[in-house]
Amino acid sequence: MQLTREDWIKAGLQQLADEGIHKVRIEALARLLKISKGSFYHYFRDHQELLDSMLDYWEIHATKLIVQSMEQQDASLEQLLQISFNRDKKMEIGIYTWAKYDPVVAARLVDMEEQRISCVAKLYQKIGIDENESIDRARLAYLTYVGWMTRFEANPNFDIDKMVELLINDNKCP
Amino acid sequence: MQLTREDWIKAGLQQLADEGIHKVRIEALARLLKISKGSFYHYFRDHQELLDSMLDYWEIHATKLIVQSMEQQDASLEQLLQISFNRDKKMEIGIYTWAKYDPVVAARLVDMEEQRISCVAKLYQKIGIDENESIDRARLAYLTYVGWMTRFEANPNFDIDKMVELLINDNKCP
DNA sequence: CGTAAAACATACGCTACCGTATTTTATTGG
DNA sequence: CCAATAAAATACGGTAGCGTATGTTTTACG
Repeated sequence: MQLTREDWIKAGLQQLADEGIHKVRIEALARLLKISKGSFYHYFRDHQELLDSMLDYWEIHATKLIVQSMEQQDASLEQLLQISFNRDKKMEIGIYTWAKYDPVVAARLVDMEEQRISCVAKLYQKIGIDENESIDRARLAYLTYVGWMTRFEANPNFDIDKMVELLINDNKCP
Repeated sequence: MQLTREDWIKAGLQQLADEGIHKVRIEALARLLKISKGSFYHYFRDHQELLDSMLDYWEIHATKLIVQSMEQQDASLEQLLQISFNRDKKMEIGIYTWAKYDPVVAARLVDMEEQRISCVAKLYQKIGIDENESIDRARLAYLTYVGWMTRFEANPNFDIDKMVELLINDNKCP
């Protein structure tokens, strides 16, 4: 059964999630796919083109999902935060770590994160926070999410439910 | 003027801060220090021993400073958060990114971060939060700090003063 | 001063990866 | 079935880094 271009991209993303961007190497992927690297150059001009394609692929499959789930009217802030805190962690932190080494990736992440932040801000507004404050609170929630992604594997003491609770309830004064 | 072991360690940490752990290479550092790599093996058994020494060095110089500044009685929560959000960012995020690739580094970071978190928790208690909640709030503040370290360079929209304000004032109900 | 040790330089073999060139094997449409 | 094209394999030269072995220069000090 023949390989496809997408197989290489998926293998690259898997390797990114498992081992980090520096181990996304043509010959290593070829070994994983049990194929020779000659095949790779049939689908991609060079290593960089694979990396570009990986980012394109992830951008479509990751961000669109979040935005779509937002557009369903019944989404609550708690639901969205719970979704964010629970999906695709390894892949996602792989991308964020990658961005630390590649300014192009970093710049594209900025666009995506601003989208996500404004989604969360809208939900804060739904529960009665005014617009300016909602954006600040959304940024706070987002940074907490990024920090959690960075550390939760190494340190199991971070309880995501507690964090979500604090992020949602802090504004409510009895 | 002869090199010292510490010169190599400092060069390694500088390279970590500037370019990431994957560019902390013996021959690259030798070029930066304008010396041959023969010298390196006079001070270190191998590459790993340099990495170990770098982490030791940073552990002493970074965490001790925070804990000491805490032990001065006049430290306020706001001061500590401001200090945390402002010092040695490049070096620090270099270490955190390194930890993503090295479980030993990750484990040692856990010890350090738990120390820092309990420092912050104590300060939350000082302003009247009860013990359990203070720890959760400290964890939230800490994760926000890590997220901010990860993203502030790529995205300038994260305003540290706003974040600190939210982290301190959210518990106060009028 | 002279010599031993420390510090540094040079040269080597090895591995892993890149990208190219070339050849071989599969697949598919006429 | 059989070209023609796609896909995959193989072989090559080049770079960068590791660690070792060995040679040279400084430095310290008796």
